Amino acid sequence: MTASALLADLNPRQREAVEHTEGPLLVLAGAGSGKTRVITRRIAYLIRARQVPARAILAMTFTNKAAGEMQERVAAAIGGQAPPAISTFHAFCVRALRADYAAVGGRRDFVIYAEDEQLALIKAIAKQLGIDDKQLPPRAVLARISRAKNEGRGPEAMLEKAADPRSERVAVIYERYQKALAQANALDFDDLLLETERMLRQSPEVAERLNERYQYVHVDEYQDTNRPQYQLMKQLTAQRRNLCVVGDEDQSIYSWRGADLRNILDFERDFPAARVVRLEQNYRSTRNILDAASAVVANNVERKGKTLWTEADAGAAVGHYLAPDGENEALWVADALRRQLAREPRSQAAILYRTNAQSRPFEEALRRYDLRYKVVGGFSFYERAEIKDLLAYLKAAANPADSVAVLRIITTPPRGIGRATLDLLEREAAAAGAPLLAALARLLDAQPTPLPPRAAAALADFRELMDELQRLAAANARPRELLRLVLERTGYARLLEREDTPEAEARLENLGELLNAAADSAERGESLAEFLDHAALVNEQDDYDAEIPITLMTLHAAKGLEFSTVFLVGMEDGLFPHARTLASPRELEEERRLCYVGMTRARERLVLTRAAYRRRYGAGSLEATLPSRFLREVPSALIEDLSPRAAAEAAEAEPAARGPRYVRQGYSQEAAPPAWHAAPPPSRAAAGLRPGVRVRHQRFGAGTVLRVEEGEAGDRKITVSFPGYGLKKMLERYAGLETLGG
DNA sequence: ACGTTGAAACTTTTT
DNA sequence: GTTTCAACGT
Repeated sequence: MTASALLADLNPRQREAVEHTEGPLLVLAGAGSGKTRVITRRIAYLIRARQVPARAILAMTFTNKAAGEMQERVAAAIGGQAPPAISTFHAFCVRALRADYAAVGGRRDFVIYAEDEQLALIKAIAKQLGIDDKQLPPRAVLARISRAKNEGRGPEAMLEKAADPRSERVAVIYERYQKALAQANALDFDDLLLETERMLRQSPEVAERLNERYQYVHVDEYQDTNRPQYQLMKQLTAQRRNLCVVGDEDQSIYSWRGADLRNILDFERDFPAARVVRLEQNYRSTRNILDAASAVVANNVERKGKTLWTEADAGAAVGHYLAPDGENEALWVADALRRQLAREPRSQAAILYRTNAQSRPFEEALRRYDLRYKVVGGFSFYERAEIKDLLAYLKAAANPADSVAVLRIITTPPRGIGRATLDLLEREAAAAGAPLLAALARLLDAQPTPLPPRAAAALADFRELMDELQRLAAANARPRELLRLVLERTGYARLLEREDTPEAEARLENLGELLNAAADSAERGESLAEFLDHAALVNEQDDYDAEIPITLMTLHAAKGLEFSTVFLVGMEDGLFPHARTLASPRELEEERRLCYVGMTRARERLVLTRAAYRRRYGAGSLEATLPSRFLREVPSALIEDLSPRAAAEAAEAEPAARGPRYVRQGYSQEAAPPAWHAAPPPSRAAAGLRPGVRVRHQRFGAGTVLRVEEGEAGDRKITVSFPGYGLKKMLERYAGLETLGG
């Protein structure tokens, strides 16, 4: 792109934001107003038109996904040049600390404790203190510690402020938690930000150097930054004040994680000469979609208020579907998607839900329709137990003080070390104020050793393995070598092989992938520490495949993305807004913003669905639901009810008006959605069921059909013999059988 | 020491 | 439907 082309297709506001390169800039960008375009163009403009070297530019994003996308778009705009540093806040902090942490007395070889390790640590501390998990759930403790940290309160301050015994206990855990982190040479996610900020505050040299290096700093999704991130940015741009932040208060959905809208409100105060640019023209959605979303978010009180407008056509009405139950909701959505993709094979659609747990029925329905889909989020590769096990070995090798890692691997796989031995070890570690591995050495070397012979032998074995791993790690061995050694010496893989179950096989495959990831990392020339950083900070599943037409994800994960069609499912009070937010007006407003985010992801079609009855936790009886209050906040003039009953009633009342409108929306009569209580369409594969046919069931595996009762396809009861499970009677339409031929 | 089993609790959202 | 955890048996 030439320098003038960089500006040619921007509107005046967008251009203003791109061209205002010197001094602070706050861009208030409504949904779909070209936020990412502005930020990427601005970076390209700095390089191409202002001759700023790429290495002098920094852009911070909130997620790896956003960072990757921005990187691509900037690279495309600047041609073959090396792209500037674009990374998440956390990744940036890790790099900064790895380089200069020593300047403020920190150790540069720290490890990162992700949520999992944080929880393990808190659990261990609570146990030591004799605190009951049930009374004080580790999750709640962690949340409070994290909040305190982000508000700049240490354990002492928390203890002082504690008004009840519960808070006091949290404060005590907090204090020990920080000590344990220090002893393990570990930083948690919050620390990464806080320590980087401290480093800049306390080391003028480092601050000066980074200020010198990063002459232009950008922050995306600014509404989601927390206080430490804000302080960090301030420090980083103290000299030149070339800070450009882009955000939208209506899309602030991370206050539960410390995101602070004051960062937007205070910006003009802290950066007095700041230029403020508002982007209010929406280029993404039809007018109906935009009006519907705006109407919902307008119900928020805590809001400056802005008016998004569009030149786009009204487009289709916002669809609404009321299903009898969750399963039917999913099947209907799948069916609608099938019709949509038949009509427009290249369209991109998303199913958005409030919680990850809601994905399952939709996955099953899509599978039944043979539709390709991708689930984003949920369990990431690096969160799987077997991966965490192996990585814990590497972490302990890289950092013997990492007691959380040692505690994880010392009994994984089982090696004859039991609770009694573990208790002894932990007591010794606590008494000596030493890491677990050091306590282990002390116990083994003591004369006479207080350990029973069998435990002593097992521990000696373990120590030898750890010694060898540490030696290799110190000699700069590649992660892959270490992993191979662990697999070989612990028999981890052999144990899985012997299990011979589908789950074990999947785990083995994951281990293979881990070895590949280690090899890739080595090819990039990364050290063991860098490999581990990557595993802690990057969600491998973040990247989603544009080739796959249907994406399933949470509303949070959808932020920043757009789709031609969006299904917002589970629109029920208690599900969305989530039950845990109903009591708090502030949290409810955040849910409403989340709804706004979800609705504004849609370009052409938005459909809101809910079920009249739903099972809680997937089991138990069907319970009646209440429609989401957000559903009621969409003006009814913008809604088209697609529920069969409503459609039938409407058609009866006004047959002439209905037809063409339906067709324009794509829900034509010849492909009507499954009726209220009608059976979901029979699975294509199961059509030819008769005795003797081989079938596959999701849970029971392959089996043979013994009997098919009279009745219509889909409605029949069939009896199948599954080796290992015996005879199963099932209703064809719920069984989800796949024929194997024969 | 360690696997099995059954009950009980459980679900926000993410770097 | 899934995960976690205590009790039990080997």
